[in-house]
Amino acid sequence: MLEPTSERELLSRAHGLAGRTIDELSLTHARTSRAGHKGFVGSLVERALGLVQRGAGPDLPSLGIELKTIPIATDGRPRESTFVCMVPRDGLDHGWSESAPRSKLARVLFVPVERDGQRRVGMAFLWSPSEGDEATLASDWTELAGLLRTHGHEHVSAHHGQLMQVRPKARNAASRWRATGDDDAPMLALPRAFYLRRRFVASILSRTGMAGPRVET
DNA sequence: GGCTGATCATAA
DNA sequence: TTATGATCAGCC
Repeated sequence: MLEPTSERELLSRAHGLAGRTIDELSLTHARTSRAGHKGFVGSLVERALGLVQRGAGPDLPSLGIELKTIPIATDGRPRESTFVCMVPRDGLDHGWSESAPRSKLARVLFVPVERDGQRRVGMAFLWSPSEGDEATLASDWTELAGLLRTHGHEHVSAHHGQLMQVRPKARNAASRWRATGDDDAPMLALPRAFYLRRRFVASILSRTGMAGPRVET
């Protein structure tokens, strides 16, 4: 299967997966026998959509689209936050518009995965941040990148940021990587990444109205 | 129950 | 070893 060449085709394929169970998709698209590990569903959906799995960059470079599967609880709300990208070694002094998180979030195909006894693909949708989202994300970026530069990676907790946060992303708590600290001094730190807060993902899903029952009054 | 910090598997 | 795909565990 060739990669989709348009958003329309990508979305069409994704909608074709709606209602399919993860077990069903595994029969034809699983690559390993070790089904059920943490990144399994994400990789499985990528292959089911005909995406080539690459090392770095967007999932669909020709369209600049990132694919995210998102686990949904029975009430229609996301169960987890969403990984965006690693905290970059360089580029923390960039503005939001040139930042790594912004390029990852510019265009995203969200694929909900519901749990109703089995895990089942829901109705996918394409998303870009609204103007309001952009403004708040830019503000988060300024705060978080500033903290990472001035306080060092070890002192930035997940409490900062309204829509986006910084959390550890490592093999274990003893992992270290070379980070660039204050005044550009090299230092070792626990690897960290940017994530979208769960409540922000919930608001994205709620705006689409396609991911399950809405809890509004 | 939600959130933060910790962790797991795989490919390149 | 790093990046990508995320979910797990347990404190609050």
